[in-house]
Amino acid sequence: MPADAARDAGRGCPPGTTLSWDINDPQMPREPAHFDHFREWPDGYVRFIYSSAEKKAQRHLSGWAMRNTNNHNGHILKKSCLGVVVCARACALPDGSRLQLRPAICDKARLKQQKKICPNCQSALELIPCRGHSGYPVTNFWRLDGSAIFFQAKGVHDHPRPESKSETEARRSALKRQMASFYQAQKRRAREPEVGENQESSGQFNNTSLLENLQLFDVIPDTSFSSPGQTCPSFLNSDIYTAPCDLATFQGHITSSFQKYPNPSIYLPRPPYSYDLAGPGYTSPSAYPTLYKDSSSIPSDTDWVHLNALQYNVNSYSSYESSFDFTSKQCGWKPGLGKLGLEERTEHGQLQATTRCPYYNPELPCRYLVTPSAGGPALQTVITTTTKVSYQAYQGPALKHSSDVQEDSSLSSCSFPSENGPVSICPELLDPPSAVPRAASPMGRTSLKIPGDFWANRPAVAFPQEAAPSRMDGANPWDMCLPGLGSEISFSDRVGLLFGYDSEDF
DNA sequence: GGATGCGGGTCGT
DNA sequence: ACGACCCGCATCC
Ligand SMILES: [Zn+2]
Ligand SMILES: [Zn+2]
Repeated sequence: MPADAARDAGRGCPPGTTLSWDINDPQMPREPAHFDHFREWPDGYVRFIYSSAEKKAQRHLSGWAMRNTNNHNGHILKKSCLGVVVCARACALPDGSRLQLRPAICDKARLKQQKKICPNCQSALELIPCRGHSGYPVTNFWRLDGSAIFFQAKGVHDHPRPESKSETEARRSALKRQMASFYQAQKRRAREPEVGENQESSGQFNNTSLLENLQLFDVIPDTSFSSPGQTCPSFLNSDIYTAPCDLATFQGHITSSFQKYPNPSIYLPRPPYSYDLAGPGYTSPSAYPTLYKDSSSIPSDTDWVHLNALQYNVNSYSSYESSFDFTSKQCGWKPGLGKLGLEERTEHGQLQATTRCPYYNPELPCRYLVTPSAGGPALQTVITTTTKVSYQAYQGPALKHSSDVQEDSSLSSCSFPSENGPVSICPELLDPPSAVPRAASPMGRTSLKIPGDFWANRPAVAFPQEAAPSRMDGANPWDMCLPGLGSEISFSDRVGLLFGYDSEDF
């Protein structure tokens, strides 16, 4: 096939190092000239060869939520993308980012997950399926062969990146710790009710408040949740959207807690969703808080290792690898610029967004469009615009962009190509999918998207997390975020209730 | 509990 | 035959 040669040549890659093989070949390349560095967010029709010593490769890890899928081939592991879970109302988190949860891999767990509510606005959560491969989920293939692990991806994710696995795990464990300490606190309190009864408003309140938040974020079930004789029926019942004052104040706390965290998500004060269609309800990037400049908070670390999770978005940066990620350019993102760069990005955000939108999955916007009605997750405008844009047409700008952020580089270093690197951005982009009649697409959402992170580079999900698992008494990370909470001590009562009803199946 | 792998089996093309 | 996908089983953390 001249295809391979052409592709390899076209991308200026040594033949055999990239596309000279296919995961299905009966015989894989001998001893690969070199091994690729592990890519956490492979996107597009790319192939990599990892060392069989690479642990992440051994575990078939990916930033994307990939689930195992049966291909009836014991030698090749196939996985398909589950997409991303977002807030149905696409609300903007305090830091301007959008909620982008990692879909649970387990079917059952995923169903439960979808019943939960947005920790930020209490509206429903929505699972955005991946349809980046001919209308079907992007698929990844893994094959171990001698000293190498061959990886091949098919499809271009047409959705934002979910929270990375490490982020999810970190949050999970943090939550667990807090829950544990909370219970302990409860016990302790139960045992010595008189003690400190008067200081209720200080230390104890904070504890419960914090817990409440946790509940909301991770435990509060969906609308189906019904609790008999609760202290706060209105909140627990179906009307989570019209929840009265309680909820309101509640939300206030949450919000403040969000803002409390140092924001490493410096990178993107831009609206991940509703990018294309700035309709009513659209949140202008310029309106975003500008606390993103603390360049010092930029994690130099890369990935999978920071489970400390003192902050949520730490990863959003590291996750932002990506090769010829058009997105990165569009934001005026320039590695090594430090604060200036950030500022710049922030400023250009909107403008550029407008400019390039058309180049991105034109249909997506519909899904992410912020619902005008602030009342609820109600109607989601579904505009079926099919503005097809050829990849070629957009190449210019892409190629110009020299700087790129990589998952494992610091802001100042941009020594090597990131993620898919120059490798993935080539012509073959239009491989299979393009050949498939869009009309035949199983879903109506087929589209051509440039590989990269149009969606990705954004502040990741922001969940309140504890700063230190131990201090439930007195100074918790939320102390500073709970101004004037004194009057809401009543919440402590509900907390207990909430706990008992940890959703659960039916 | 949930992430992962595996593989039998169904269904549409 | 191929690919997507459902489902249960088993392991591991
Ligand atoms: Zn929301
Ligand atoms: Zn995907």
